[in-house]
Amino acid sequence: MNYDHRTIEKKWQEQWEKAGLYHTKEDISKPKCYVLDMFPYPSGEGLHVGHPKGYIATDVYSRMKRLQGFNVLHPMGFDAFGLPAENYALKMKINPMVMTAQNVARYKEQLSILGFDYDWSREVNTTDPHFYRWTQWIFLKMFEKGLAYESYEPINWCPKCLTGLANEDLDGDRCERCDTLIEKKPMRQWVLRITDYADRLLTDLDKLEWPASTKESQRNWIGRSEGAEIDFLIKGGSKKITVFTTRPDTLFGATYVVLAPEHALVSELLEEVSNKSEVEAYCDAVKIKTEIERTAVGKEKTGVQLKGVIAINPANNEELPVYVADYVLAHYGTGAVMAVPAHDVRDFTFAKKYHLPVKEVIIPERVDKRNPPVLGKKSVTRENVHVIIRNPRNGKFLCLKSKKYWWTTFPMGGVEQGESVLDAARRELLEETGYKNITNEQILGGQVRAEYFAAHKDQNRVSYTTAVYAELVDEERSSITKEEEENNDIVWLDESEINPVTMCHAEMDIWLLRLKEKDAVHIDSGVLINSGDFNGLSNEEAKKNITHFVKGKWTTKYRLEDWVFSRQRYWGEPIPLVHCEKCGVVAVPENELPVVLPKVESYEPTGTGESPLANIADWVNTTCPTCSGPAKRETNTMPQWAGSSWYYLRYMDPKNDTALVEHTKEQYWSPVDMYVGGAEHATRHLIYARFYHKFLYDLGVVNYEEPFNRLYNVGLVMANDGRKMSKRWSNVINPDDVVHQYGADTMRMYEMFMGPFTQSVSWSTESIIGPRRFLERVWRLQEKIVTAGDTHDVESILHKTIKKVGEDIESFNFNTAISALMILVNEMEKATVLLRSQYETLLVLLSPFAPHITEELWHTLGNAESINLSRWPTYDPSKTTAQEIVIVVQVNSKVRETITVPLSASDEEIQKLALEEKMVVKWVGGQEIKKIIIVKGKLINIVTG
RNA sequence: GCCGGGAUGGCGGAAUUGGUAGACGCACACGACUCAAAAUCGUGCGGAGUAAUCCAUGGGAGUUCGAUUCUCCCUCCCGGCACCA
Repeated sequence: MNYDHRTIEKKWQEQWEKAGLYHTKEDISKPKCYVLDMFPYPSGEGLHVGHPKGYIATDVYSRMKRLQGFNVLHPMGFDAFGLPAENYALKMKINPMVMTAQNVARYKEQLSILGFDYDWSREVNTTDPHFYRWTQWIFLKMFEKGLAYESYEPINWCPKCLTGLANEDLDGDRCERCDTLIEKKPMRQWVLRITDYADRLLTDLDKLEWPASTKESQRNWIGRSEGAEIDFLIKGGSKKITVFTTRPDTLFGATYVVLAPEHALVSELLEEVSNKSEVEAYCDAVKIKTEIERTAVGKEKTGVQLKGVIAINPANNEELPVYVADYVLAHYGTGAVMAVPAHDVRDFTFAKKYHLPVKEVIIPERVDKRNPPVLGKKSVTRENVHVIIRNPRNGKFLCLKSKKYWWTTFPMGGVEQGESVLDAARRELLEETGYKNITNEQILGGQVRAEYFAAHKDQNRVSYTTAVYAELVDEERSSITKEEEENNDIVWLDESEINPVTMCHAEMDIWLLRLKEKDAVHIDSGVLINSGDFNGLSNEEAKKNITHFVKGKWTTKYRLEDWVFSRQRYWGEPIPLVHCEKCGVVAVPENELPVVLPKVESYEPTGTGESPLANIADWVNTTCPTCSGPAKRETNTMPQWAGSSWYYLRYMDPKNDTALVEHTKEQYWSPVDMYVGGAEHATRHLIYARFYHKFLYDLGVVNYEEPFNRLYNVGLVMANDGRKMSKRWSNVINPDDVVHQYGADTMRMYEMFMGPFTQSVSWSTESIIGPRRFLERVWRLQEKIVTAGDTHDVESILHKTIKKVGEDIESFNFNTAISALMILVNEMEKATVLLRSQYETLLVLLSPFAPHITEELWHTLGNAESINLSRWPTYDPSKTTAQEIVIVVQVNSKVRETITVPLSASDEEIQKLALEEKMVVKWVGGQEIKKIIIVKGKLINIVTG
């Protein structure tokens, strides 16, 4: 009989369904394994072959786990509230309730033909009132705890979708759904205080077995930084500007203060400034810019001084001008910064443009590694100058090569009392080299502190050195002293020779950097100067000390902002609150949940800041739960991400009418052991869900702090042409067609074999034939079974394969697991004897990937029970290594021969055998053997002289 | 700019406490079976060379008996963040 996938697959899918094979019950006698897919958002377009890839992986994983004796929970459901469905419904003029039901039915049909082991009795749907009752319940709990609050701050508004959006819903400065430019619009909205959890969301990432890239995305999104809040008093009044800075160590270098245009103080100070209309005009102009227009890197900086307003630097009482500039963001830190142009690139650019002073307070520090300070020697502090002279005609640099010592230096020396750095440079140049005429003199940044041992003076030096760069005009020289001549040779070195190896200056790397970029701003660590009592301190120490000195507050700030949670749209969970004139905002009592989304004729968004629900009088008008007076329902709805933030808990107890999830069930199943889905959810769904979970943990609803223990991101399946599969490019491959032509088992195997699971790969209509051929060979192999014989051929490879397939599925390396199965089948075909038990082992190993064909063959062999109820084979470690091993023989690290030796062969025996080999004799060629390296079980390398 | 990940035959990809580079599959070529084709089976398949052998894992250095694997520098690709003070 031939392999006919169509009858086989249909038959077994029906039988499994009938037998209730995948019904999961709590069973404390078994270890549990909760395997979860990110549930789909059913669109009108149906599935393409890329969508099931992750589902196949979890199916393979869960089937193996079940065979290994785990009580497996592998559920499926649908996420259907929100903008995508609603926009599509509007376009097609179908009510989203009707449309969602159709789409879900279509998805289930497409999923069912792939033979997944989902327990459909636990299906959830976020738009089902029985489900969203609990989505609303969680919101009420947050409201109760003060984590949900009403705000009127300007938010992201999409003028096409006519709704406010969260920061996470943007793609740059555009609506992620419709690509429309986002506006900032002040409006009433509900916001969740996710920032209260920022720190835990960040630190608990360490516990998770997640891809590095996903964790990194979350870290970036949360964006934690530590720093100080410092008050700058405004001269002649009681007002103050509180700035946030991560660099309080640079406080003495602050030369002006900047407020964001939206900062409350700007309007407060308006009456005191002499250029009121200029300031107002600037702030108005900023308002109409988008966030991206304002914040693009490299954008020309603009700003206006608040004339007449003076801030006092609390460190040294210096009087500083105050500016309004849109390079400072209102929503980060305190919306105000102290500007330190010497140590911040942005402040530097601004200072240059508006001619503000630059004051250096941190200088780099170097210890000469080749010439380190010697313990116990006298230490002398000096101010130095290094003179870097370039000859523009040949690009060479003037250097001194010591006749007595090993070193090469630039002309250099001390700066004398009252002498300027430039004068010192000219003097040293003349004294040491005699060169007279230089031009374009330039000081290369600020000083550098260095410590070294000056052998010629037998003392340790701490030097503060400035580099002066200049170009040589001509060769005119005066004579130099005999002493100087005896000390050094004058040499001209090529640019490539001016490096930290040739030159002995410890500051060399810094000079090179500054030669390349003469305007470089020193933003790195170093030692304090010009900072009063703090001079000489390392900047890391100074951070805390200076903060303390000016009575600043050490704090932590986050890039993450609170979650804008309301949408002015129809298709979402109604927010379960009412507005009462007397009592204000009142929660709907828990026993009145759910607040059901009413069926309506028209659900077009209004654009007024109210949702379409506002127009449904008999729904909106209600009574106040507290005073029974007239009240109106909250008409904003929840965002798409509300239901998906906790749905995984509901699978544990999907029908519970009295609790979100029963305690014992939650304790048994939590956390999700394996979670699989798209990488695009790194900063939205996965942050929201972790936030919800932590909140529920604090509430005592769940017993574990993190929802998802292991996570894998499924790589995309691209079309043949390398583009994304889309109707737009008409390159979509439909899974139904593939299943019809090749069978579900072939499609499952192909998707797992295509390449590494997490990597994106192009679908190949050619390559899919490989897995199909493989299954046909497995099919034909049944004819080879004999009842007895020498099993020696297959036994070792079989045990190796058991080990490999188990380990590879566990680590999601499905492609190599399948490769191992293919190798096993190749060997079974070649072997003289194949026993039924061996063949059965192959079937069990293969069954997670190809459940239908293996079930059929399993029954053909006479087994009465499903292969799903059999046991995953165990391997005998002693059988995973062959009795004879191949040893590679190398001569001077080149492979010259291989020898086969018994596993038990000693090093001496291997060495003896190897040295007798013809090729070895040839390549050694009578040379002396210097050493012989033997790697156990792998190779021998004979090294000659 | 900062951070994370990556680059291996015609193609998808194997190979990690450093030890035969190219497993497995696709495509391709030749052969068997066939009147013929398909399917199937067998053989070959990184490059150069009749061969011995040499060269080859994005490029360049280094460590080592030995480097796809470790270190340094560079190029390109993908992802996150980005005027976040």
